[in-house]
Amino acid sequence: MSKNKLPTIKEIAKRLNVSASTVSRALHDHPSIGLVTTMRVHKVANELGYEANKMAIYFKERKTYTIGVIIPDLSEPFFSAALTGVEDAAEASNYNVIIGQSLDNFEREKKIVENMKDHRVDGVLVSLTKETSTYEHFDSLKKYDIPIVFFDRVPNRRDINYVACNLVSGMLQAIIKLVGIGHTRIGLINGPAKLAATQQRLEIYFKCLKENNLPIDQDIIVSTTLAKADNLMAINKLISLKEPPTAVIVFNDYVLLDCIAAVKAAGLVVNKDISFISFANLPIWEYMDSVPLASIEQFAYKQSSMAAGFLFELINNAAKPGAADTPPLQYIIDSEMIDYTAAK
Amino acid sequence: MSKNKLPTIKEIAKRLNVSASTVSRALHDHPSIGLVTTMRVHKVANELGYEANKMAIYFKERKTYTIGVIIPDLSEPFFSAALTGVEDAAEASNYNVIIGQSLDNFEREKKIVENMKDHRVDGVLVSLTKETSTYEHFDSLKKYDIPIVFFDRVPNRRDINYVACNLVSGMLQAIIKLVGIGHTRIGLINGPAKLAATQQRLEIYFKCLKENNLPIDQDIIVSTTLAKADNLMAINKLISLKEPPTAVIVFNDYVLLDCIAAVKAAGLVVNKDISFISFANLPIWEYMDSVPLASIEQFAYKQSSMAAGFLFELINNAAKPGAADTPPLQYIIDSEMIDYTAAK
DNA sequence: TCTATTTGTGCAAACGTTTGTTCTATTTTT
DNA sequence: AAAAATAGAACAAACGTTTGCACAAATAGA
Repeated sequence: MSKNKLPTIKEIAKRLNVSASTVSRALHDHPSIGLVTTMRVHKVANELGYEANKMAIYFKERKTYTIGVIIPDLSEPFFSAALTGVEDAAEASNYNVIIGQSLDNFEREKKIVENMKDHRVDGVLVSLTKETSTYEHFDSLKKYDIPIVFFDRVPNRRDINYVACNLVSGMLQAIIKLVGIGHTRIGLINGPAKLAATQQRLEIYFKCLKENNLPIDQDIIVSTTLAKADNLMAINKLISLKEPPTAVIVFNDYVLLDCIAAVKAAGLVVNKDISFISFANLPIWEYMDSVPLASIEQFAYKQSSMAAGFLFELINNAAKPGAADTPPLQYIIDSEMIDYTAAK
Repeated sequence: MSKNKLPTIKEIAKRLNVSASTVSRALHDHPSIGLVTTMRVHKVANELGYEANKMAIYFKERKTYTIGVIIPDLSEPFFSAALTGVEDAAEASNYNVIIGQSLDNFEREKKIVENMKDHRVDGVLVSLTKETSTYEHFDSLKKYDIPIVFFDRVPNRRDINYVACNLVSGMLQAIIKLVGIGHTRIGLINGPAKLAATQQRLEIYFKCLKENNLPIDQDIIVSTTLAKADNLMAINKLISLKEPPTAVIVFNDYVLLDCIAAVKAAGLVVNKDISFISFANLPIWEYMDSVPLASIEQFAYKQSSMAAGFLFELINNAAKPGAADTPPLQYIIDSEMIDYTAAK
């Protein structure tokens, strides 16, 4: 049926006995084409149901109007929200989004980067793998002048474009709140060492304790690889101390879910025997019985849509000749403590 | 820096004083090119870091090696799992995935379809909006011979390719379980009328009750638009009956979350005063205190990856001339009851 | 009436690659 | 030694669109 060839400019040109260039200009209402010709072209184009072959145009323009997004794992609400942020931003700019999940695996990240390069995307947004500590695999994008903007999980370098979240503000609010209700022994369950976020959380934890004149005790600082067994080990280590912390800052809500389970299993009551504050703000806390006192919101949607904005800026500036070596685009969003006790 | 043009076949040809066609064939180790020439071409290609411009090839081949996925909402684990299924299948076939979220909005779905057509994707996977009841907007894909495979939320028509889930098996297991532990008054909270799944669930509910010799009572069959307020209204209507159901089949886990909250607010105890069985199998039940007795798993990943398999089959068959009008590809996966009481 | 301008259109090249056909040497066959 | 076969490489067209330039005809100005 529709196996016959699709209408092209050439086809229209042939039917009207004009040249392809005339048809092209007529379709764009170029002033140098006569009114009658323009109208006849439009008429035939409509009859044939002509639609420009974007692939041909993109190829000629050396653009794909597609950006790539590389994120660890869509099953985490943080990243699915982030992807939605990207998609909304892209839609507003008439861009498409191709997506690659690294599943927190460095080799996969590498492969996805290559693939995106092959597909000549116009730009790439990346939130790194928890394993990623070298960045050479992004160089092949540079070669094709494909701009990169990182978000949330960003490389530990200065010369990159990124949007990240400064956790100081949220953490400070959290500790002030804890201190306000009488906590003085506040533990930390931190994440995998390679992740920049881990280092950052540790620094902020120290900083905020200091600002509140609390002592630092290495015994109540533990870490996890984020694997379930490890999460359980971490929390159990804390609650089995002779003097356990009365409150714990937890790396993220997923770790916290396991912590809460462990605490319950140990016969303790959340928010009575031990309180938690976590990072991420999972949407399901609303439906849970045991919840953290507060969560430190990192604004996935905002981060990713801002990052996408940066990316489009870079893509559009690349077209202009002047802006060769502008300074990198960088923005740090302040986190915010979301209080769950107030809401309840 | 890398502003200079990228190496092309022409560039290599110029340097070696051979023709572009020779270079192209040499790069593919075509037998009709002499050994020395082939080697010299490879050498220069390596030096220049030549990589074929896939866009040019795709354009020539009239293929994009990209498929589109249209789903309602990534923030639902069901659909993010489905997307992962598609991505995995696509990766195995060296395809890319571009994604569009309809947000359960018909107009958005329409717009995304147009966009995918413009980008000349090689095929489209769709899980419909809850508002979608007409399907003309997919016709423009037909025109470009872009195959479509629906999954999970599929149109109510015979002549389409789809993978869906037959809920009978799961529902039957569920009702047998409920009857087994003494329930005889089993209610239903159903979904939006337009959704095929709603109609299906109702039929299956009737069928399974009948098979277990239970009476049908319209009073304990209610429905919701899936909005939170509506969910609450539905469950409250049931529990305020003079003779409330002792067990309720709920449209999906999200509705159930609200139901559980309402039940608790009313002072009732889940799995004692009232029990639930739901559809979807949210990953977080593991961490919740009040859970359904069981969930009817609909295998998002399996559905979507099978659908993707169908799609690739269609894409590849379209290339061959013989297979013009083959029957549609259809598969129905059996659902399965996941028992949470056994696990706990 | 003749040159100068405007108006409308066609030509050709370009984007990068692939591929059917043609061409020229060289080698093989008789 | 002449004819035939083969190897190796070039030519050209194609995919669909855009755009600088050239060209013709019609109109304006002098």
